[in-house]
This record gives sequence, structure tokens and C-alpha cells, in this order.
Amino acid sequence: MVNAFLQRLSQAADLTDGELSAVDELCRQPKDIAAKKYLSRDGDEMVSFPVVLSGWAARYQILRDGARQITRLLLPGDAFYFGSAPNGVAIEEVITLSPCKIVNILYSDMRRLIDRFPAIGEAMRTYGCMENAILASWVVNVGRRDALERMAHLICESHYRLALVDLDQGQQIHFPLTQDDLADVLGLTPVHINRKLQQLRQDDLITLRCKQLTIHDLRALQQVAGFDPAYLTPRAQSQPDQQSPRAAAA
Amino acid sequence: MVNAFLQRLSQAADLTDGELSAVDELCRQPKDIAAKKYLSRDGDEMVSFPVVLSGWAARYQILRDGARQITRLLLPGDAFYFGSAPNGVAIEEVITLSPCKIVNILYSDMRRLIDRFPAIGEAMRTYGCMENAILASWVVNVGRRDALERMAHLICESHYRLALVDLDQGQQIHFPLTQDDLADVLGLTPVHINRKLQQLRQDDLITLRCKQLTIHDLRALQQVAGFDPAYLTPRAQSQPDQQSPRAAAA
DNA sequence: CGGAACATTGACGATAATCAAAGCGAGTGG
DNA sequence: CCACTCGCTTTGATTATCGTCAATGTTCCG
Repeated sequence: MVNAFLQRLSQAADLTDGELSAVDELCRQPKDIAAKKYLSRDGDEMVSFPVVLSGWAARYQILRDGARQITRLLLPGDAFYFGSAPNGVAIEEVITLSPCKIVNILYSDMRRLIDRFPAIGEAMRTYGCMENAILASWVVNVGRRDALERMAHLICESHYRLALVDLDQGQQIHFPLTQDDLADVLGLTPVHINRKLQQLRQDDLITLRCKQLTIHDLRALQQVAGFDPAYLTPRAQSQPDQQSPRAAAA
Repeated sequence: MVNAFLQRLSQAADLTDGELSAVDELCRQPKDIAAKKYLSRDGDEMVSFPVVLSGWAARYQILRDGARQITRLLLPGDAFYFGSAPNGVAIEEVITLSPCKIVNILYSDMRRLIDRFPAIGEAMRTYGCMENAILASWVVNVGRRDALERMAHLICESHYRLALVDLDQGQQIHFPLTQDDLADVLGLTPVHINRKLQQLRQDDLITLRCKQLTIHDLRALQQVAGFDPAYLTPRAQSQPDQQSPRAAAA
């Protein structure tokens, strides 16, 4: 599981238990703005390397006019080191979308680990690639799909990512996003989200109530979304024939 | 310059000149689809690690209906390892937008280099962070800005990135994107691009002719775009006061 | 009970897409 | 040297997706 940075990390933690300082586990309430704590820095050594253990969080940016765009969903197993603020100036903030457990590791410790175990460095690079792939797919989603397709695609992606990390919960997943959150993920307005959600419901593709999302017809949903999980699948599979249908028109 | 992966790489190449096999330098014509060559793989060892030396290229995806979305602009100094196709199945393709020089390095060689010089591994991670930051900013751009702001923002970003790597060419840069390309970067239609370009011209912000882009009033353009270069600036600057104005509304 | 956050509905408006045609410039070939 | 084509740009008219505004409903919680 490339995705499960968590796994690799906990392995590492097992190996060098006494060595990881500041592995404080936090339980945070929804809508808690965690950015200040996790992305601040006082001197290089204090840069921390947080990993989500459970719950959903998100990175976002706020524009001048107050508009918000969520740039990344942080699901269990996801790491969010200062990725988007290389100089420590946090353009992006982090917010929890459900109660979260977050492990916090000093980046200096990470670096020591990497020196000791090159495989961890490799894992970090690979994980970074997957983040890239997801971000690129979001650009495609927001740039070239209409509202219904976007929603469907996000649901497929979330479902798939959760299945990669968690035990497979079948077609029912915890989906804590409000319609406002969805709007800010997909670059739409809450009102429009509402209408398109209804459409998905009417077409009997999903049920979404009380933050529980049930996918009734995964294949149909993927069809609507034009979803191809290739960008999420861990590498080194190398099944040359199994590529899902992907049109390459001019 | 974190951005200039090129620099670090050429340093490395200097250090271990005889060691880098397959450093073939290629000159490619515009609209050349380079993906097949660079992103294919036959066994893990053949994965290559291309770096753009000069010219512009782009990564993109094609949707079912034939729509294209460009997910990344590859400017001089940019590396595009198989970042978005961890399993070798290329969802994304690469196309050159102007004549390009591209260096091609075997990933196995990179790995050897990293083992020898941990700083290179660190540089790769940092570089990956910057790619992430750019992708996130594209999500914001396409998700929450209108057409005019998007155009302005893309121009500011390109200008800034080029200034980081190349010598500062002042306010005139080579800008090889056609209006169709721009449309596929910004998630709009070519017709709309055309109209908004005219607006930028009428407002005396830019001139764009014969693939030469001149920025007449950079500050005004950044104002239109809501552009804040913080996400592009190399880290470890740590100027606590110099953060450009950034509104954090609720 | 009252309030807050979230969901839903309707009417209207605006930004951007679509369709279609014409202009322009550069390179090609007769 | 001049048609001719091809890729790119420009323009106009029309459509529609999505946004805006505003109000009402609902659920949950103190």
C-alpha cells in the first residue's frame, strides 16, 4: 500500500520506538483548525510531520473574497508534512472534518530515520508521487467535468482510497463532508451541490444521510464519473492488459 | 533554487559523470508526444527520469469525450519522473509545446545517486513538495477563480517560475501556449480564452504576439490574479515579516 | 423553547459553453 | 509567384450550466 503512509510509518515507529520524540496523539473535534499547531515552525528543527490516524481532515486555501477551496482530503493514513508551504509560510491551512486522531512527528526525527533506512526515504518519494497524482486528478475533475461527474468522481475516489487503507467496509463509508464542504472541494456552490446530490439519489446511485454514504451501484457511479482508479493503485502491478478502458481521442 | 531541479541534477552529474548512463539529450519539435518514450517501462530498471533543459512541455489527461486537461506545465529545470503513474500505466501523457531539450536519466541511476548523496534524496522530496504546491494552486485557480483571474494567475505563475530558473528576462518571456493550450490549462474553451485575452490587452496589462508575452504592469496583473508567490518561493528564507498581504476571512 | 448549523426549494441572473463562420499568416506545391 | 491548405485567431448569436438571492425546513442540542 503506497497510500498507507501510516503503515510504513508505524513500522518505522516500531523499529525505533524510543527515538521518535513528540509522537503525541491528539483527538480533535470537527472544524478544528489545526494548522497553526501543525504547520508552524520555530527554527527548522521544529517542523513537524503529522499523520492522520483516523478521521477526515482537509487542506484548504482562502481567497481574497473569502472563498474557500479545499485542495486535499486527508484520510486515515495520510501524511501532510509542510508540503505546500516549503518556506514555512502557510498559504494552506488544515481543518478537521470529523473527530481526528493525529500523530505528530518532528521532521528532524524523520530525517534521521531516512538516513538510517533509505527505504523510508523512497517511501516518502513514492507517497509524494501519489499525492501528486491525486492533485492532478482534481485539476482534471474541476477543470473538465460537469457538476454531476465531479461529485461522482469524488465519491469514487474517496471510496477507493478508504478501501486501500482501511479494511474494506463494503459499499458503506463514513463520509463526514457537509454540502458546504463538498462545494469547496469541487469548486461549486452549496446550492448546486444539493441539487446534484438529489440527482444521484434519484438515479439510485447513492444514499447519503447522517454522514453515512452508501453506494448502491458502484459500477454505474464510476461510469458516470469516468473513474479509472489507475492513478491510485500502488505501483509495480504491471498488469499490461488490465488497464481499464481509456479513450485517447484527438 | 529549489525549483531548479536542473541545477542540483547537473551538479550531481558533474560529480559522477561516468556513472549516469543514458543521459541522452534530445531536441524535440513542438507537439511531439514524448510520453511513450519517457514514461514507458520494461521492467523496473528501465524507468527513466527525464528533466527538461529548455523549452516548454506539458502533462495532460484525455477524458472519454476527448476533452483534454493539462495538469502541469514543464518549464526548463522541471523533472517529470513517473510521478503520476506509479504503476507504469500512464494515465497522463506528455507533450512538448515548443522545441525542447530533454535529458533522460535511468531511475536506477538516480537511486544510486541518492544512496550516495542523501542531499539529493532530500532535494527530490523538496522538489516534490513544490510540485504539490503548484498543483494545489491550480486546483484553487480552476475551482474558485473566474476566467480573467485564472489567465492572469497562470501568467504570473509562469513568469515567476521562469524567473526562478532562467536568468531574469525582465517582463518579456517566451510563452509558446496557443489559445487552445491555454484553454486546456485553465479548464475553459478556446473562444472564451480569446475574449479574456483581449480584455487583458485592452486593460494594457499584457501583450501577447508571436509567442512573446510582455507584461506591462506586473503589479496590476498580480492584483487581478490575486497572485501570491509564497507557494513558489524556495524554503528556508524565514523572513517572518515579508509575507505578502493575504486575507484570511472566515 | 430557542437557536444554530445544515439541507432544501424557487426565481432570476450571469458567466461561460456551443455553434458557426470568417479572417489571418505561414508554409507548400504547382 | 500565386493559389491553396492548415493551424490558429477572431467575431457574433444563441444556449445552458451554474451562481446568486432569499426564504423555508429540518435536525440537533443546550
